[in-house]
Amino acid sequence: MKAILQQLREHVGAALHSALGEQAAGADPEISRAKDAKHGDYQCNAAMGLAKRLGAKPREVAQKIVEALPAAALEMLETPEIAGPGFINFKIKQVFLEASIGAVAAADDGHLGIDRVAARDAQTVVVDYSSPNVAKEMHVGHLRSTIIGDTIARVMSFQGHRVIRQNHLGDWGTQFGKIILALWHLCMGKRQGETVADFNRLADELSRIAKATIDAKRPLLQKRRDIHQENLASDPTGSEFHSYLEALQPSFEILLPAYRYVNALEEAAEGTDLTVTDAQSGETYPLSGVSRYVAAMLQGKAGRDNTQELTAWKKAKDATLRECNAIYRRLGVLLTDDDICGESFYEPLLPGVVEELKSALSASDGQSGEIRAVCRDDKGAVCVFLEKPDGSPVFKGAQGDPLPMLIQKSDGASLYATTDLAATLYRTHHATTHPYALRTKALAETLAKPPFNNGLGADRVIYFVGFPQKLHFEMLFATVGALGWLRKGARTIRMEHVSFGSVLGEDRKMLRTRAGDTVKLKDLLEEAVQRAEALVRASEADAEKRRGFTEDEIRSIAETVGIGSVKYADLCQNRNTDYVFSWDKMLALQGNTAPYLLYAYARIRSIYRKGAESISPSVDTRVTLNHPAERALAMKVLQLGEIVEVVSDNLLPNFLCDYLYDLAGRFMTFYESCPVLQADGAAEKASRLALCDVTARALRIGLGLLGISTLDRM
RNA sequence: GCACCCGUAGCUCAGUUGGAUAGAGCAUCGGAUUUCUAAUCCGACGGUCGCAGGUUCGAGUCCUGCCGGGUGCGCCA
Repeated sequence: MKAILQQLREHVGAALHSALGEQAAGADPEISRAKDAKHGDYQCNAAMGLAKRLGAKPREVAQKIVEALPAAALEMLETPEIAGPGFINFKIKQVFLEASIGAVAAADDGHLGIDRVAARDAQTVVVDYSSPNVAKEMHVGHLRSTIIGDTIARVMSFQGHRVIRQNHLGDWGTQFGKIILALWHLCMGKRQGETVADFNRLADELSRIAKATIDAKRPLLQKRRDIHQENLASDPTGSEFHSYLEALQPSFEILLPAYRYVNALEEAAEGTDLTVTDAQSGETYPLSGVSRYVAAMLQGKAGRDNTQELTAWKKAKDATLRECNAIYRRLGVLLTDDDICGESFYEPLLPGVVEELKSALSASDGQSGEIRAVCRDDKGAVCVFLEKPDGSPVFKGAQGDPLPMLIQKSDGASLYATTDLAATLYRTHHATTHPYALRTKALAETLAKPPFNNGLGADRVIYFVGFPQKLHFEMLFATVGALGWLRKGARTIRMEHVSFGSVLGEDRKMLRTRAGDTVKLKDLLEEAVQRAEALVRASEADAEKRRGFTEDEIRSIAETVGIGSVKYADLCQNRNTDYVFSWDKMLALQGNTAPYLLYAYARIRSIYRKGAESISPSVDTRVTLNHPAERALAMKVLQLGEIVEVVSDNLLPNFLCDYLYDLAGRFMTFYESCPVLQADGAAEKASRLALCDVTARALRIGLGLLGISTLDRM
């Protein structure tokens, strides 16, 4: 069924054309929902602007538009009113609303009668979100990306687009040296009798002395260095490490303390002259830079066999995925291992990407578009400089100097910009719909083979990454734009960085634990569920409120309310602003919260339970809307599709939340003033039950798009 | 220094193709329960939309300058 808004757009569009001729051709009919109910349901604001263009009086133009409305429009509308400077106010006819909501009630399609996009309009949308890092626990910083991204993925799937989720796992980079080293220390520590707790303690101790004078911290560092050297010598071929890894079932419990230890050790060793010597290669490197050396080995840059490093890397990655998946499951997000496409995935493409940029962005080359990109070496690093048509830099550094995007370090290592370029290539390229004229043959060949298989062919790529990375994405998009990668026939591939503010504590600073650490997502979710459980138990302890839930029910309600509250609190706020985290606000039963919406849903379900015996299975879906509360509710239910469309365009889930809050509010008003089970006669009862049913479906679908499940009782 | 984001009621926030009298929740005050979940509903109070200009028939929204807060600015991601 076509949305009312869309029908009005078409009718008024036709009227514009027939009333004002070619002069109004292509003019936007400017239809919107009326903000104030006394102006009707929808309004057209096009007359004022057109009058200006045509040199006519706005109210007269409005009158012409109204007179030219096609017959079909008059079937759905009361006589339109012209108001103020030239607004046209539309009120939907009651019979039309009744027929529409009746059709929705009858259409048990799980989609509330909302059309999917036509096959030719269906897009391939790559949604890049969550992106945790290996060997790091997910914290509140990952929350927004994960749930906003998940919501948008759900919204676009609902519309009928082909959504490809991508979890750009941070699994390749300098920090991997540290992770591998951490595992190695764990292995070697066993022999010294060093436990996980010891590493934790050492990490604390080392961070404490990190800023002390070199002399003051030397004894401990020297001791750790000697142990390190001794361990290296005792397992020169790494065979002991190898068997340790083979048997290892890695977990964060052991990995994180050791990782902290490596971090703290290298930081504390910074500025000292302590070194270790590799027993096998004979190479000597600073104690503060062992991990860099290990990272180079992992990436195969040390010219040595790196299977051992790869094994360690794989183990750390597996442990991380187990941890993340547990959180994803609890959070109810769609991400699975199938969506993992981390940095390491793009590794085979990286050399080719650098080559491609070097040759495609040579200074003499013609590029289309406003901004041109120039790729050249600078201080040994491969850089892309973005320039305006007049040759001035688009991005400037602190001294006003041109700021490049680095795609290769002077030591030959690639950076995250390189990975992002490769990812863009993979995501947008397609063998038939969007083949690139790549200059680098090897790159084209690699891209054509598994696992890349010529790419995903995206029409739209959306990155859910925090605001601080804005500059990076501007550079990335400018670069791929200049390369011509985004031109797809007559269209341009839409690349969007969906950024969001930080999660703040009640002190308006970045949310931290009392000890000053970042808040782990795992702990946050657990606390939310516990608080929700306390609320349920408190209400169960009250004789008047008691519903007699079993223990299982209490836990299940707490889980849904707790997790739903955390997600909703985040989603209902405009993502551009920082948001102040407040347990009391998100778990409140009044206001724009998950519990309020869930409560509205539970009330509807309760009516069904109470009235179950009298509800006939032969669906009588004739709906009458005689009471203002019934009309207001029905109108809102019919507008879900319009909101979904808005959200898929502006990528602001709070619009959907506002819709649901308004919908639930209208239901509450209806509930107070319109008895359902004690309605006046069988027809009215059936009509109100149908209205309850479509409301419940709208709530369930809407909350479902936010990744929040509903409860029949609470 | 430059760039980007934010500044709306006492507090937390909506307000996105520029549209009519700027909206919620909390807090404060006053009402509603013989009825389907009162964890609710109805009402009152509360605003120089940071400041100053400009564009426009019309500006919280667009432009310019300023003030205040945040973030970022070459080999980390």
